[in-house]
Amino acid sequence: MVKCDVMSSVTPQLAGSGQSGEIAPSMSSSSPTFSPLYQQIKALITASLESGEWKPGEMIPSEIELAARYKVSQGTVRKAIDEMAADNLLVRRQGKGTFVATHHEERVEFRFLRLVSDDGELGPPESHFIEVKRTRAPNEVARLLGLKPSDSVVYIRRVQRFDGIPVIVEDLWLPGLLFKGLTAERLAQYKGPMYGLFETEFGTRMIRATESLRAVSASADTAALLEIAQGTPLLSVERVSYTYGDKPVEVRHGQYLTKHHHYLNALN
Amino acid sequence: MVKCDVMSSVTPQLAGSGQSGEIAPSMSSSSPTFSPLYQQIKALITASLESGEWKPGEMIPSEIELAARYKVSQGTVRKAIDEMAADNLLVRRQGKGTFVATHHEERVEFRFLRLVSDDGELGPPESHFIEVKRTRAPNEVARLLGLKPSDSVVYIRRVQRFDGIPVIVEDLWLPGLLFKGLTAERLAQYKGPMYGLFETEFGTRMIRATESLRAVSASADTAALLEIAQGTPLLSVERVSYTYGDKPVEVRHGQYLTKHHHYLNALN
DNA sequence: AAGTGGTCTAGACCACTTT
DNA sequence: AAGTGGTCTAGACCACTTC
Repeated sequence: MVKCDVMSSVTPQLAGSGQSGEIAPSMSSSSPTFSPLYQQIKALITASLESGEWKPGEMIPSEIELAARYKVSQGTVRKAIDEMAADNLLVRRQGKGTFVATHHEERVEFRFLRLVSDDGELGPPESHFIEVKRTRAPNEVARLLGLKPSDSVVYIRRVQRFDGIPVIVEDLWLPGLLFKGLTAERLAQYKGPMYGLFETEFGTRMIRATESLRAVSASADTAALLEIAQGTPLLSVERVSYTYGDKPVEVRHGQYLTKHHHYLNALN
Repeated sequence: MVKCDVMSSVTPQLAGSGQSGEIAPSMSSSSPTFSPLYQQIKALITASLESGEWKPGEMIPSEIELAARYKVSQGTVRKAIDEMAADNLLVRRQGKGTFVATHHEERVEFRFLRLVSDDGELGPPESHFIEVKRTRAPNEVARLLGLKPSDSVVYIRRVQRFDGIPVIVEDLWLPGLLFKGLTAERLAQYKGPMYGLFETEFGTRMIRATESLRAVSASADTAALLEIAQGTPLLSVERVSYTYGDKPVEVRHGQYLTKHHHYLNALN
C-alpha cells in the first residue's frame, strides 16, 4: 500500500478536495502535532455538526458513505462515531442510522435536571417566569461566559413547580448576541425543557455542563418565591453550560428546595 | 469457517476446557438469551477480578494471551477491555500492559470525593475517628445493603479536616461479615482514602456509587463536631457504594460544610 | 430485498516501554 | 530486540428496520 504525506491536527489533509489516493494512517517522521485518523474524523464530524450541516434529530450519512467521503475505512469512521456517541453528541440506532443528539425526545429531564422526588417519580415541571430582560453582564457572569462586562446578556428568573409545589428558583444568564429574539412570551409558550427551545430556535445546543453545589440559606425573596421560611436550607447549584468547542453559553444559578426532593448523582 | 453451537449467558461455552475448535460469534436459532462474544469475555474477565485471580494494581494477561485463553480474536478481547477501561475497572498503559484499577495511586480523591476548595486546590484531608463499633443494622441501612436488621454492621463516625478546619462529618455502615477485623486502630493508622484500606485489607473494592444530595440544617451534635452554629446549612450526601456484581457494600452519610468548599459535578 | 449499524476475524504496522 | 497496547484496514456475516 502506498502512503502519502502528513498533516497538522484539526482541519487536516483529508478534509479538502482530496485527490490524494490515500491517507497516511500514521507518520514516519517530522510531523509536529500528530493525531490518529479517527480523531481527525471526529473533528471533521464535529465541524459539520457545529456548522449545521447535520441538525439535531437528523440522520447523518451512513458509516459507508462517511468512509468514502473521508477516504478512510469504515472501521475508522466507526471508532470516531463510537466515541461521539459515548459523548452524547450522536445517537446510534441499529438498522436505522446515526442521528444527531437532540434535547427533544431524549430524556434530558435526567441528564440536565438531576432532581427526583423522594418517593419515586417526578412529573414534568411547570415553569413560571418571574423576569426576562436584557442587561449588562454582571462581572462574574461575564468572566464565566468569556464576555466583557459591557456586553449584553439575557437575564431570566423563573420558578419551577412539581405537582403545584414550588421547588426551584433559577436565575439564568445567556449571551445577548446568541439569543437575540428571546422574550418572555416565547419562553412561556414553549413546552418542555428550555434547552429544546435554545436548540431549535437559536441554534445553540448545550452538550455538557459543570455544576458547583453547596448548601445555603434561603434569602427573603427566594423564600417568598418558594413559599417557605427565610433561612430554610436550599441546595444551590451553579451551572456553566458549554456548546461545541467547549464554548460557555449559559450560566445558571438554581436553588432547590430539597424537602421532598433530592439531587441524584452517579459516581462511576 | 465452521461454526459450532451456542450457549447461555454468563459462564458460557468458551470458559471451560475448550476443545471445540471454534466459537459461534452469533447464533442462528433457538438460543434464549444471546449476548455478544465480547460481553461474554467481559463477564469472564470480571469473574477473574472478583475471584482475586488478578488483584488491584496487578497486570492482567496481554490481549494476545487472553485471546488465546478464550479462543477469540484479539479484537474481541480488545473491545471487552475497552469497555471495562471505560468503566474504570481496568487501566490500559501503552507499552506496559493492562492493569486492574486500584484505589491507591489513582486519584480517587476526585472520583469519590468531589469536594473542592473555593479557591483552587485542596490538600489531603485528616481523618479523626469519633466512633467505631459493631452493632445491628438500622432498618434503612439493612434495606440498602440487602441485610437483615439483625445482621451485624460496622458503624464509623469520623470528622475530616482540610487545613485544620473541620469540613465533613461522616457516618458509615459496612457489612459486618465483610469487615471482620476493622478496628479504630487500623483506621487511624492507615494513610490515604479508606477505600484503599478496604481494598487491600478486606478485599472489597468499591467500583461505583450513587449519591443523593440535599441541603439540611446542622443538628446540635453535628454542629459541635464542625465547630459551627446549630442550624447552619450543610450539604447532605447519602451514598451507597457497590462492588463487583452491583452488590451494595457501604452506606455513607456525609454532611459537608460548604462555606469555603463546594461539590463539583460534571454533566456529560 | 436493500440499507443500516453491530459483531468478529486476521493481519499489518505503529508507538511506547522494558530488557 | 521483544513485548505491550494503539491504529488502520478489508472482509465476512449478523440483527434490525424499512420498503
